[in-house]
Amino acid sequence: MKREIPEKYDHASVEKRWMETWDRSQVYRWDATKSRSDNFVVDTPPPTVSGSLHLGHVFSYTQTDVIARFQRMRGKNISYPMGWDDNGLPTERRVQNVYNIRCNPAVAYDASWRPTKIDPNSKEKVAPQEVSRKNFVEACELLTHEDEKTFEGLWKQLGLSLDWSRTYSTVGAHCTRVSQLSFLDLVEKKQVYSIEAPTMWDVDFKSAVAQAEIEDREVPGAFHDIQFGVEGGGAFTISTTRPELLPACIAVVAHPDDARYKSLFGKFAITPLFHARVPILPAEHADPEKGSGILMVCTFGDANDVDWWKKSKLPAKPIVSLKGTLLDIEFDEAPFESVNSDLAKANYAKLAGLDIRKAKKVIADMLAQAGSAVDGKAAALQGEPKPISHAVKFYEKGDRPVEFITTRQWFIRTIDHKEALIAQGRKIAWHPEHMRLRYENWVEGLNTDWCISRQRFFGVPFPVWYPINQAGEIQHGQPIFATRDRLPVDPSSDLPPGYTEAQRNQPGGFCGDPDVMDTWATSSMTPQIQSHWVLNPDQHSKLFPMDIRPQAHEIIRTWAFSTIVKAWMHEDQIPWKNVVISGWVLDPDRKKMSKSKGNVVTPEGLLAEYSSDAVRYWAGRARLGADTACDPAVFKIGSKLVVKLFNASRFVLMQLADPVPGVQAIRHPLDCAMVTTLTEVVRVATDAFARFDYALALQTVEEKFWEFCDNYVELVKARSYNEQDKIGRESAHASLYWCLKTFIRLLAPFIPYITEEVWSWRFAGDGRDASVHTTRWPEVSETADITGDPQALAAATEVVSVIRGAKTAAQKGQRWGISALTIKANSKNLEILNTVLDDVIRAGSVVGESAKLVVQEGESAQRFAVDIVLAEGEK
RNA sequence: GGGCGCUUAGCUCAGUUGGUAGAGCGUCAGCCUUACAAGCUGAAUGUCGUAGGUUCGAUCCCUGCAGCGCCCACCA
Repeated sequence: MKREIPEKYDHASVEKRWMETWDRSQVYRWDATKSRSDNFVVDTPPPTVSGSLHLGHVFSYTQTDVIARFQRMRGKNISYPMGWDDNGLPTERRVQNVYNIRCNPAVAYDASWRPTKIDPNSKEKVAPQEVSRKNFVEACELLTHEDEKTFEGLWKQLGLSLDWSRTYSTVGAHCTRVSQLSFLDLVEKKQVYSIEAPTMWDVDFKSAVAQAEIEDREVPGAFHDIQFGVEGGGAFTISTTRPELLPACIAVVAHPDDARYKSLFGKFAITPLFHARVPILPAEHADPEKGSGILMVCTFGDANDVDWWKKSKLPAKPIVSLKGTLLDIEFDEAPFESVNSDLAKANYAKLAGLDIRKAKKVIADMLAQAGSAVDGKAAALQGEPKPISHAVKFYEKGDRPVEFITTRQWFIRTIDHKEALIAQGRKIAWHPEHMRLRYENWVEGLNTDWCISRQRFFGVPFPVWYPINQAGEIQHGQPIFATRDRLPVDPSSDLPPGYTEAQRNQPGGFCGDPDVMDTWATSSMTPQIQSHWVLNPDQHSKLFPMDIRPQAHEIIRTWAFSTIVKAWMHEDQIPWKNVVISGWVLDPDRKKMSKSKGNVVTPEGLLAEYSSDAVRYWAGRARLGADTACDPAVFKIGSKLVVKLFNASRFVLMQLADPVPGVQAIRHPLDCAMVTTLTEVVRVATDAFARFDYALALQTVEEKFWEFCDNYVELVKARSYNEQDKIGRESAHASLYWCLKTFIRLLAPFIPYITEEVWSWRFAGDGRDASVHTTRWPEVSETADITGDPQALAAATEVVSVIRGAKTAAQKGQRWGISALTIKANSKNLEILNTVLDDVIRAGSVVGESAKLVVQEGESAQRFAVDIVLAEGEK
């Protein structure tokens, strides 16, 4: 296809045209018939579909695309599908707000129900409508599909070379099936188990959460010094930030070597207010330096309490409900029995049902007023609470600290496998390399197995039912697993074999597992989702293990980790050969851009203003793993490069003869020098790309391109026009053509629109060569027969530069004539210069009848000593 | 508290085996030169975070320190 060359570059219309063309021609489609060695497989990150894509997405997806485009031009068959993460809590929350609905699994499915959006500006508060799980999931799918269309539009505009025919969504049947297959496989391999145990719990979302989703936040707190009595006489003071857990106290511990408390070990303490009799015991985790050195163990204040409780065999005293309020307690019965149950009851009556935050204040007041258990006189609370700031565990999306609450959850075994998982990580190449340490750091620090169940609705259900005995008790110990051929199943609407719907939730019947899987339980399977795994073993073998996993560094502990776990457990494999880690996008104040900080720049505006190519240029300049500021100056540089490429191409192509001579016509020493120089750039860029160092490739190519425009093109211009010098002209044309063609190919991964546009003017051919994006990446061998001396180009540039400087110093234009030029240099340099002198004198405007040119041998400080006499009068 | 990364011109960043510091932007001066004024030419600008060490020689290698950022842990 040869196109007319327009005068001005209008990025908006050109980008739109190519976007549509690529869409139609399916130039980025993966060919399923090719073998593994022909494939290059990208484990594309599925972005969360809840709101909008931001500049950070544009940044990292472009970097991946640049790599994919390079590999495609190298002849690889690229498997690069898009996935949408439209499953999980963020979507659930958004759907609740947009449609004002809540999921209630007890509600029956209504096939005729359709969600309607509420007016976001309406101030009226309407109670949310309760809908069945199936209706709720339908609403989620409806809303996410709208967003996915918008996202797809942006990605296409950005020029991501994705194969849109293989898009997946994590809530879809395929991902559900793969997630459930994974679960069943791990059940079989005994790597998954369910247990009722204290687990980190978010009281607002009312769900268990995993260690990977926990973050520490520095929050204000206060030490409350509380006096406990000792049975048989005596007292001591503990320090706690959680006085509201006093009723849950099961023991008091101090360090085994702590002389202050050694004599108390074996005795019993009496708690204030509730008068529980609790043992005083030694415990290694008690730090004598901290607080008073003696502390209460509650069920459960923190992870230490959980650990110690497990070892102690003491009965737990749970007092916090799933929604974060204090439970009702019977002080007459174990495990809460009290030596003064009437008083305990009276005191607790003021606390029962309160939110834990409220309870903290109330109990502090009570302690301040109540006598200590020692003599009933001194206040149990010693002095005022002392404000401190301390780190507390939060669910990353939560607003209140997590509680340790005993619930039944599914876990995948990880802490037994630390060594193996670190070994797997070492089989993978990390880019940049030091990111592997983050992974190892995380694995080494694991302290609980991976909790994969969530008490939510919108997600992949567990393919599990439980029998209910005649007494109405759920038999968690006898789970009924779905068979693989039935997947995907939803136990809340599908039946276990041998049961009828009438038996659901009935004594003697069954119930479905009510929970859904953690979002990472699905995301950890993205390689298998793309390859179809056991569902299509042939395809799986062509795609797995994959070539690259692009991702951000903050999800190494979640996404990278969980994917490595699954690949190892399922197939004793690494999921991919390379992990490429992108950095963050920072605002000009060097803060991470994020929605919660309100400093997000929308990509749409930038693409419209600067062009997709310019924004991609900005992303392509940043090295892997490096955080990068959103800097309009860099977008402008990208725009300039695009416009320069447009103009230079237009100039070169419009003057060339048709047909253009082949590379064998390149003979002039200046042309040979340029070609040799550029061939070296090809070598450097190709090596850099092979190491995923696309930024170095771009820098090298870009630098040489500007030199090409500013120096080489100017030098060769006159000869290229000169019809008298047939051989020189042919050489110039062949060289200009090959150089331009090479620059376009080298830049194509970064700025796909302008390069495709220019390609279409003159270079496009048939088949693979129809698009620059499928044509062959430049090879060093293309110009193997040409050996130029790069010094010839350097010498010519140097002399011309001196001439330019003289004209500028004289405040004359570059066309100003020169009446005399004397160049002095040693014999070696003169020899080099003489080979290209014809181009130099024309480029320097050393022309006309009166011009005197003297080139002589001699020594001087510079390589070339140049004396210039400018012409007088009007040019 | 443990780990990792960064610190180079006013700004954003290169600097590949150690050999007298680079680019772009910005600044200043000039130029409408038949591809490009969204352009071109030229100029100025750095004790390469800090203190030591190794070396003939250190921005580069080693050690300590400081600042910034991140990851992990601590949670009485």
